[in-house]
Amino acid sequence: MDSKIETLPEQKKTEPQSLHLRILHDVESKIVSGAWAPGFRIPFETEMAKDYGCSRMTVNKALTQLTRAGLLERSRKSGTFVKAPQSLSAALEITNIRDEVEKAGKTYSYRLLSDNPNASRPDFLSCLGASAFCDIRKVKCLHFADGVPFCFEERIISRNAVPEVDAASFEQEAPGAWLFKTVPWNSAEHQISACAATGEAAEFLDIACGTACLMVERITQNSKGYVTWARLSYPGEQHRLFAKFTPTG
Amino acid sequence: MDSKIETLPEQKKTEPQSLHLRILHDVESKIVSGAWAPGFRIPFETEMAKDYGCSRMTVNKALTQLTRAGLLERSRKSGTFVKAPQSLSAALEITNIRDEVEKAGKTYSYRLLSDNPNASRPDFLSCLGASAFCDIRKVKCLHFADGVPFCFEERIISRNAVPEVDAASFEQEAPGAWLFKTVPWNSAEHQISACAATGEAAEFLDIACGTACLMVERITQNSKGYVTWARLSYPGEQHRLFAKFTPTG
DNA sequence: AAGTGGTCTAGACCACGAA
DNA sequence: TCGTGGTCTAGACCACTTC
Repeated sequence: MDSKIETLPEQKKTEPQSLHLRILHDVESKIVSGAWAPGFRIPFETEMAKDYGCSRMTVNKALTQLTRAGLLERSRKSGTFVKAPQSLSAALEITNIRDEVEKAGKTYSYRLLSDNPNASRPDFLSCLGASAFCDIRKVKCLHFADGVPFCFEERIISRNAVPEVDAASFEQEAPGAWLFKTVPWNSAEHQISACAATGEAAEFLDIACGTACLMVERITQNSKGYVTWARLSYPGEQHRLFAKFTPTG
Repeated sequence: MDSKIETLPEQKKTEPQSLHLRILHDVESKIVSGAWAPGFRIPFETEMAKDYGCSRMTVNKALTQLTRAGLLERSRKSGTFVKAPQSLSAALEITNIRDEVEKAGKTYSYRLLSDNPNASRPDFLSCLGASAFCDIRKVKCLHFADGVPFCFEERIISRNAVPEVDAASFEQEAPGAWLFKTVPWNSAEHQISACAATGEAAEFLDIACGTACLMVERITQNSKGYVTWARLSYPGEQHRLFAKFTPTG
C-alpha cells in the first residue's frame, strides 16, 4: 500500500520502529489512560488497518499481543473489547482483599480506622521510591475475615493522579476496592518482607508485639504518575502468597 | 501450499488446532526436555517452514512468541539459539542465592549441614502437593553473606527426575546452583509466608526463637515430573522480595 | 445470512551482523 | 558480501457468533 508514508508522516521521536508495535502502544495507552474504558468496543481490524494504512495482518499482530497480555477480549462477530482491569498481578493476586477472604470461604468485613484527606507529606515511606507523593489522602483501615482481623492496611492516594478521591468516602468501602473500579489500568511494584508486628499493627491486628507478620508494600502508577502506595500487614503465619511461573507463561 | 495435509497427516489428539501453536509447542517441548540444549542452534525459519510444509510467516509467529517468552535468542545472520535457562521467575528472582548476595555487594559463602542421599520419604512437607516425592535426596545447608547467616535451605531432590544427583557433591556447591546448571527448563511454584523462627532454623540462622522470618517454599517440575522442593528461610526483616507487574509485561 | 476474528500464504524489502 | 531474522502485504478461506 503506497499511502503508508502519508498516513504516518513524521514520528521520529522515541516511537517504536515497527508499525505493529506502534499500533500496540497506541492502543495500550488509550486503555491505560482510560480514554478507552473497560467494555469499550475498539475499532475493527479492518477499520484500524484503513486508518493506519496497513494490512489487516499488521493490526492483528498488535491486537493479538494485547489480548494475550490481558488488556483486550475478542470474540468473533462481536468485535474486540477492552477488558475490565483485573488483578494486575496474575502471580500475586493480592489486589482485592475482599475476594481473597471470600475465596477462603469466610465472611468479609471492613472498618475505617483513620482518614486524613489533606495530608501534605507522608511520614512513613519505605525504600519504594515514593518521594513523588506530595498532595495526598492518607487512610488506615482494617479488613476482617469472619470477624477476625485479617489485614491492616495503610494507604496513601495521590490527589494529583486521582482528583476524584476528594469525593470518595472510605467509611463503607475500602480504598483499594474504590481505586480498583475508579482508576484505569496501571502497573504495580511489590515488596514482600517478614517483620515483627509493631505497636500499631499489633494493636489493630490483635496480636502480641513481635509476632511475625507478612508485609506487602505496593506502589501503583499509571500514565498520570504515581497513584497510590499501600502497606498491607497480615498477621502471623496464617497468610501465604502464591506464585507460579512457567517458561511460556 | 497444497502439501500441508500430507505433512501433517493425522494428529487429532490434544494437539493445538493452529499450526503455529503446534510448532510453538513442538519447539518448546524439545527445549524443556533438554533435547535441544542451551546454546543449540535450532533450524532456520526457512528449514522449519519446509519441514512443516508451511510459509515462513507461520514459523516466525511461533518462534517470535518463544523469543518473547525467553526460551530463544535470535540474531540476524547467525540464527536462532536456545537460551540458557535463566531465572524462571522474572518477578521473583530467588533461584540463585549466590547472585542475590553478591548483587547486594556482599561476599557469598556456603556450608553443607546435612546430606541424606537415600531418604525414602519426606518427613516435612507443606501443602504444596509434594506427595509425588518418594525416592529422594535430602539436603540442608546454609548460605552466608559476609559471613553472616543469610538463608537456611532445606531441599529435597527427586532421584527419579534427576538420576544424576547420585554423583553430585554438595560439599562445595549448593544444590540450587547444581540443579540450575544441570536440569533443563522447568516451571516453579512458590509459596511465601512469614513465620516465627523454629528451633532448627533459629539455631542455624543464629537468631532468637520466635524472630520473624520470611519463608519461601518452592516446588519445581519439568517434563519428567517433580524435580525438587525447597524451603528457604530468611532471617528477620533483612530480606525483601521484589516484584513488578505491568499490563503488557 | 452476514460479519467478525483466526489463521495462513507466497511472495517482498530491509536491517543487521558475520565473513 | 550475503544470509538471517524483522517486518509487511494483499489477498484468501474458515469458524464462530450473532442476527
